[in-house]
Amino acid sequence: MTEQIQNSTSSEPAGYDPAAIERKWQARWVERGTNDTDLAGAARPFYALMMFPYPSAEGLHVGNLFAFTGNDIYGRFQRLQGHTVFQPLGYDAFGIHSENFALKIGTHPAELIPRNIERFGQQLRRAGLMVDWKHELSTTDPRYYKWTQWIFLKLLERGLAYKKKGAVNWCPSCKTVLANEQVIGGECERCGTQVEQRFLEQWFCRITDYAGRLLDNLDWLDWSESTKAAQRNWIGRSEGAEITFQVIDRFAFAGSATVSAGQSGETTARAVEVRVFTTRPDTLYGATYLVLAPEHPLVSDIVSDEQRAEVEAYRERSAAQDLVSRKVSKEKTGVFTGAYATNPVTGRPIPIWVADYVLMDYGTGAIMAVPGHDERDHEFATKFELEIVRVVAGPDEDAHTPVGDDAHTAVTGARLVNSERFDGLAVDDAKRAITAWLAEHGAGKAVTNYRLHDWCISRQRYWGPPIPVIYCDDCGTVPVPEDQLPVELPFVEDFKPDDTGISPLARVESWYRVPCPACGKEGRRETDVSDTFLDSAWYFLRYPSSDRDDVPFDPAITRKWLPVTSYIGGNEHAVLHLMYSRFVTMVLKDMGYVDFEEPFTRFRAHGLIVKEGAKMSKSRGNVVIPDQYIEEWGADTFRTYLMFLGPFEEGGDFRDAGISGVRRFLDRLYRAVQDARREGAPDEAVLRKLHQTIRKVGDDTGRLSYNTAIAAMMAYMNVVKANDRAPHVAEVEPLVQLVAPFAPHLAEELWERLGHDRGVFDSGWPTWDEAFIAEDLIEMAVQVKGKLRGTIKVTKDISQDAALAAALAEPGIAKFVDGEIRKVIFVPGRLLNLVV
RNA sequence: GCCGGGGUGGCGAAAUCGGCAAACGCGACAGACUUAAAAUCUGUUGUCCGUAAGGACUUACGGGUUCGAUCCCCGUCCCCGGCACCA
Repeated sequence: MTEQIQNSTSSEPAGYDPAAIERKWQARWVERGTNDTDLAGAARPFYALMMFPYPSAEGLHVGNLFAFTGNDIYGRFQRLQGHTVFQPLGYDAFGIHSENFALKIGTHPAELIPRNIERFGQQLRRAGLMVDWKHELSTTDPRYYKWTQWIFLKLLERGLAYKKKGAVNWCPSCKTVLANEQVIGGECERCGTQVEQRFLEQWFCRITDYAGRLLDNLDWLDWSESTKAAQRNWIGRSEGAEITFQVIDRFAFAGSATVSAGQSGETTARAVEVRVFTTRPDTLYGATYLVLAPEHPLVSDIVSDEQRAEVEAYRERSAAQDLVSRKVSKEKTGVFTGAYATNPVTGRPIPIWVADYVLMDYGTGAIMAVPGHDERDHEFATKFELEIVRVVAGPDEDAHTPVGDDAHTAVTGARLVNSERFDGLAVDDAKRAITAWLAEHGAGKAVTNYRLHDWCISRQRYWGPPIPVIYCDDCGTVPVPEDQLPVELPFVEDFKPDDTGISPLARVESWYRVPCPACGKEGRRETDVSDTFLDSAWYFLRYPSSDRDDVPFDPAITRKWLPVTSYIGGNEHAVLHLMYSRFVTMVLKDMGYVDFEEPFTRFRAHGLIVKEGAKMSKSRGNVVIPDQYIEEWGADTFRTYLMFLGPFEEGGDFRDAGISGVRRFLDRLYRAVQDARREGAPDEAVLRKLHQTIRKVGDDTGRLSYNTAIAAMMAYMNVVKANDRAPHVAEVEPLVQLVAPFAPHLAEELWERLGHDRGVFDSGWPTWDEAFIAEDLIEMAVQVKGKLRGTIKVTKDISQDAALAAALAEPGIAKFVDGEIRKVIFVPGRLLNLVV
């Protein structure tokens, strides 16, 4: 039976066999070195970078392949345009994700990761990516992380890495601290467990020093708007003022600080100040109380004896609460400290409260409350019956009415009231005027605050680069000398993290006991490893220099190839990898190691692929594994389908049913080239369509509009096919070049069959001729009162009068023109609109 | 609540500058080829009314500007993503 079928098909002419063609060309690309880049000699370098994957045990996900294919098409297109394109790929193989999976299946990551990388490599090669594998890298390679550690040392040298004890995010499941960026809605980015707060000593990077630059540069970066918006939100700049309130002293805390002489009685003037941050200094006259965060160190200094017990109880309660329930909006709580401060402009005493709606880790950890004009303060003041004063009024509002049930937060058109000499000023002017007044009187200054926090980079885990520091009783914290890098991660059989907040490496005495590099006395290695995002914050610098062991990146090569020409990746890294990379690059620039401060001048976020309208997830069981589709349809069809199912930057809906249309297109292309004739002349009309198609495919591919580029090629194929005669070579040959970025194997095969020795990717992009594109006769739309009533076939450059005459000659159009034509709108070559 | 992106046929989608809405593909229907099926090829396919010719309506909803609006403006609703007691 099987034989019969084989016999009957073998008598037919051989059809398009993707498996054979793809095998052939993947082998030939390796033989010919087609994808190797001449980095030193390139005349027009083009660095087409895609975010590298972490090699998960599940293998390559269709989402990875969607992103990589989009990048690959762009790279191949740029190559056809005459650039020397460098498209490297590597593996982000350190980190909690890899380690957690290793723990789950009980395999050591040192064994698991190479296996996964092997499998990824096979899958990626099978997908036909134009990757220069000579520059493959893995962050777990000591040759790589030697330089990750070097970067840490540079940060340390520059004072941008520091150790501090503070409140940090602790994931009880991953048993490590996390950066703020890795906490999504109070949950661990990796495992979804609710994050706890712990007080631990950790390594941080001073990314906040770069907040302004990170934010300002976004204005000129050519990035997807969504990515820039996410970074702006995350950095969160607020312009405002810091205002100092003097605490009114009482005997309650006399003796705990400097007491100025000469004062009599029980009150002494003491310099206890509360600094607050506000974006609304204009409302200072309406500040009727102050609030300190429960953790604020000043609380215990100022609290009165009568209130001390109550305040301490409140502070303990709030400390016991986890981050999430505290941050979730709920009923306001707080206690009075018994202390008062002076409002610097009114001179009036105002009470100082402690409440957990004020956060210690933003601004100064203290606020001036303006219940008339801030919703939270209003809610709090209403509950605790604190004074509410109106100091801003809109054009139609009575300055003397009580503020009412809600705070008045509107600022447009609003002017100050009840603010003495500042009355009548518009809000913006008042901000400036009051800030200036405060500065003059030493009670405040203009301040810019950022939401961004320093980047916590230490991890109490095993699978990462050890932080290259040695502690010595005499010398303190000593950096590992550069010539002793890398500090290799030792093989540890039991790498399980535990609850202690101490890294697994701290259990390996033979590893951490080392002499101090400074004095030679016994020292102890840092046993935390660094965040995986430090690995990925510089990998783009390493790729072009991955063959060098003496430097992290070669200066000449780096000057030639960086910044990255085009970067494509997912928006899930908008505030993680993309921001850390920018930070590290800025530091390297400031230290003179590179001559640019933005690593990716052009970044495009690709969309997400869903499966039949639903998000893909393991729990739903609807994850598309590329292998089976590539097996069934071929890599070229699969690539092209992925790009056809929706706009690349928006993603799309993966449906099995849609693939056949793309395959049909490639089948037709294959047959058309098989059947193409050399004799005779090409068809004029087909050539005209061809030139239009060349232009459109080039334009669309250049702006990542792959779905419409493919549609244009399909439409052209339909025109070729509609011709009764076999197509002429001149009609299909350029189409092979157009389709090459999308279906590279098929294009190579057809290109070879058309008699070319050199590969299609070195053939250049076909050119189009304006003269061919211009159609002599066009269909001009004719509207009557803006409604389409017909079309007229006219010459492209027809005059208004001639077009009008032609239109009125059509009975179908003329019947709508019953009265006098009042006006004629004429768009040459496009449209005629008659207004009656 | 603030910021960003969206909402168009049965489905995925297109319309790059305010100028013929629905390109391209899937699906569906009909036909050719076939003993039959698959594959392939051809045609039809936004909705409603109409036998037809033809007509009316249609880009989430309500207004506006314009000769003309999927596109610009105002208001409302919904979906996706980011931020969020951030002062």
